[in-house]
Amino acid sequence: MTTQHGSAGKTAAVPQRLLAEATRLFADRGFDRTSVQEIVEAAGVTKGALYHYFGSKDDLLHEVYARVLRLQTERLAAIAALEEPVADRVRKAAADVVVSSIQNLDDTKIFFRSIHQLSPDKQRAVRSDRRHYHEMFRSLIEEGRDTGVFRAEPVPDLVVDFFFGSVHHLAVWYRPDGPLGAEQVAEQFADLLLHSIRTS
Amino acid sequence: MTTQHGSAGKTAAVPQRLLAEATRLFADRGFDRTSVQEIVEAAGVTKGALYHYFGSKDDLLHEVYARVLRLQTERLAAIAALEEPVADRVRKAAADVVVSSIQNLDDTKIFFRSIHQLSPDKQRAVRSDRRHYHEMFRSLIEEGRDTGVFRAEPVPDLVVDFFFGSVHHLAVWYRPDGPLGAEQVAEQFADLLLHSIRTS
Amino acid sequence: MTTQHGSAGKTAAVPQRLLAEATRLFADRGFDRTSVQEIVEAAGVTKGALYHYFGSKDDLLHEVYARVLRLQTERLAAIAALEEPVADRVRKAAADVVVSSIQNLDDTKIFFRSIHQLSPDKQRAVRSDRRHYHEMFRSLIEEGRDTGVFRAEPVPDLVVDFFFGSVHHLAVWYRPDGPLGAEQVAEQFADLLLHSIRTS
Amino acid sequence: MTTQHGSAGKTAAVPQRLLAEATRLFADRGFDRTSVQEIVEAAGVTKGALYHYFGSKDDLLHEVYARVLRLQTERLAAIAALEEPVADRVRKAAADVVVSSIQNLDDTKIFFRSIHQLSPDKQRAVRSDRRHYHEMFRSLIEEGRDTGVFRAEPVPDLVVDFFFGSVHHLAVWYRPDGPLGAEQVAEQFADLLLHSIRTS
DNA sequence: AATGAATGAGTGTTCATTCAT
DNA sequence: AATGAATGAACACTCATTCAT
Repeated sequence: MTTQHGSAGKTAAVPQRLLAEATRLFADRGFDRTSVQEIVEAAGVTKGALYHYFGSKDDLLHEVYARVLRLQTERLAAIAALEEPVADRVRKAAADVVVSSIQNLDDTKIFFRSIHQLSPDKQRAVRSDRRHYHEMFRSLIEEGRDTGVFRAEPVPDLVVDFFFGSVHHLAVWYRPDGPLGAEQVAEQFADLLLHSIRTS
Repeated sequence: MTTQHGSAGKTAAVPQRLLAEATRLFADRGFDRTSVQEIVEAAGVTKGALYHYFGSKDDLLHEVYARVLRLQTERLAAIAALEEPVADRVRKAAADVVVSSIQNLDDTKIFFRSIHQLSPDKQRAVRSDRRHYHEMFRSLIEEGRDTGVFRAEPVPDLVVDFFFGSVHHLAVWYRPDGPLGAEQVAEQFADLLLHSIRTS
Repeated sequence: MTTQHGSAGKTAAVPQRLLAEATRLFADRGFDRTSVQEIVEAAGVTKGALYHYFGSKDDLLHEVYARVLRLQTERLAAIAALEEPVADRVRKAAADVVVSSIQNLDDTKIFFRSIHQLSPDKQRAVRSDRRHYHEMFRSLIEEGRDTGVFRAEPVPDLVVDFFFGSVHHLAVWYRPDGPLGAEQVAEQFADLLLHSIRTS
Repeated sequence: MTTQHGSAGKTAAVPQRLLAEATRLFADRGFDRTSVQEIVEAAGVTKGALYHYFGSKDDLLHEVYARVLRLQTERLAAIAALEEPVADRVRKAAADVVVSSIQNLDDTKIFFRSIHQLSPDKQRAVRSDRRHYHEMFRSLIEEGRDTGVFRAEPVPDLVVDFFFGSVHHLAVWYRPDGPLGAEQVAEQFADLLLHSIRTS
């Protein structure tokens, strides 16, 4: 239920190891198809240890979400706070979320595939955090629209849903060993977004 | 393939009923969280009946995919064959897939969430069909690029992945009882796509 | 429940075909591991046809036993009735049962492996027939013992059990494509039996 | 491997209890006709406990075979190593396997009736061990033949198959409450074997 | 901090048999 | 004489979780 931060054991601390292996396995075969036994074996501990640190399998998944949401919210907040033209900030935010989605491809896979497997209350918490993130991004679009930089037409909410569909979909098709590096994809996705919304 | 007992309407034939209930339940709670027991209870038959018509639970899911892929491929082929400027055909194709994705929202939900739960060989078959569809769409974009209507930069493959991320994501956020009708979303998604790729 | 003898269809009559395929399959994978579905598919008919001719899967197995017992009993009776020295009749009977067990190796396999899978009443019937056969053979041994040709010691019952264990075991080790033909094995088994019981 | 709770006797450790009950039930009604549920009920535990100790129902059967093969191989090796005339060693070995087959009648029943229900790889392992045992016995017969004590004619392999058919068949007819004790049967079987092969 | 034996409810699947046609 | 849809009970096996130690 709690996560230790003091480094203790020989290699990584037990809860961190469990979380890392769980993330890998959830991305690989999905939450429901990953057994607690597999997680503890991969982490080199026993079930008792897992249940000492985490209240349930569900908790483990929730931790993955919490970590990813925290990270992305922080990055977006930093970019939104820059003193730059709004179009530049939107471009940077869009590119940044693509890069971080690719760098944490396992988390991205889990994100859009496993929300429904969280318990209802945890699901609510995650969706609420996600909505907060969504609103931050929407605010940037609104700012651009209100200052005449972006077109009025597709309402900002729709634009955000449009773009984040593309971002989540990275987990489906992106291959680290493919022809495109994360930065290249990021630049082109940002380019597509900007073209799609800016006043012609 | 089906046995009707003279009466025309009311209760559909057993395999159709099973497939309909399975689709609803898979969309609702996911493939792994839907038990065969729940499906047969919803369809008002017994497990034996299900296994009389379908080889496995997996088969049922595969049928859902086959139906959706057949439908979308037919619609795209019809639009691609129209004698209209390529930009118009792309716009129509984009709008059409949004409309049909919203009209069959259950299938759309299942599509991007449950592929990984298909058996490897069925997964291969579905991905192959999907790739075929993707390539049809890509050909349209290529045609536009080669005729100077669309920009050269984001390669057509990337554009298709970008756009279909948005389409699949509809299943996550679209609400039939929300403010936007299917046609409105379709028009705006097509608009965003066209703006994002046409030569300025 | 009844067996047709009038040749009817194109190839063999349906019940005969069912019985033949069932025998092959029961020998191959055992009674419990052979499904009714497999039998009817092998025979090229449907379940309804099987249940038209046979009351149950059990019935099918019972027919196999009945056929084999009838055959062996007839052959033994014929040999026992010969007007020859008892030692010669025992030798012939022993050799003959070996030959017929090898010629009908599938039945032999089924015989000693699947009795316990018959319903209690059918099992009783088979055991009773088998006992009758055993007693016929035992009578020959007794005649030899009473006329001083065979030793008194191992009681005839034990001798019969000793020898028929060897015969049933043929199904376990005998290979039609092995080095020994049916007649060779028959001769040597008969030889072993005779040596084991005759007065030195 | 087992956890004893201080008290010495009464209830055996869980895996032993499971193995004992499984042996009894497999002998009683056959492997396929014994359900895992029946085994765990007889042992007074739940399915989970069984699968904690054994990988599968198949594993349980394999354990029975492993135990019986180990026991018989050890006994035969001990007898073969005695410094006695070969005829005496063969007689002792034959009598001994009869006694141990009767003393472990359940294992004997399972042995010749359920091999085919083992998974192919386990079956291979058991057959290989069995062949080893067979070859040890055959070596004794060969020694007797080469030293002129036994006849040349039925080749040793055939003699072994002949005799072990009789031994396995004990499971079919022997009754502990019948007129013959294990030692009596053993003596007479050994007597029959010796008479059947020794030089007259 | 951590073990591992054990639970109990649940899973997908099989199958002999029935019966209206 | 034969079909094939449908049943219902059983099957082997899995798994998140608990708890005494």
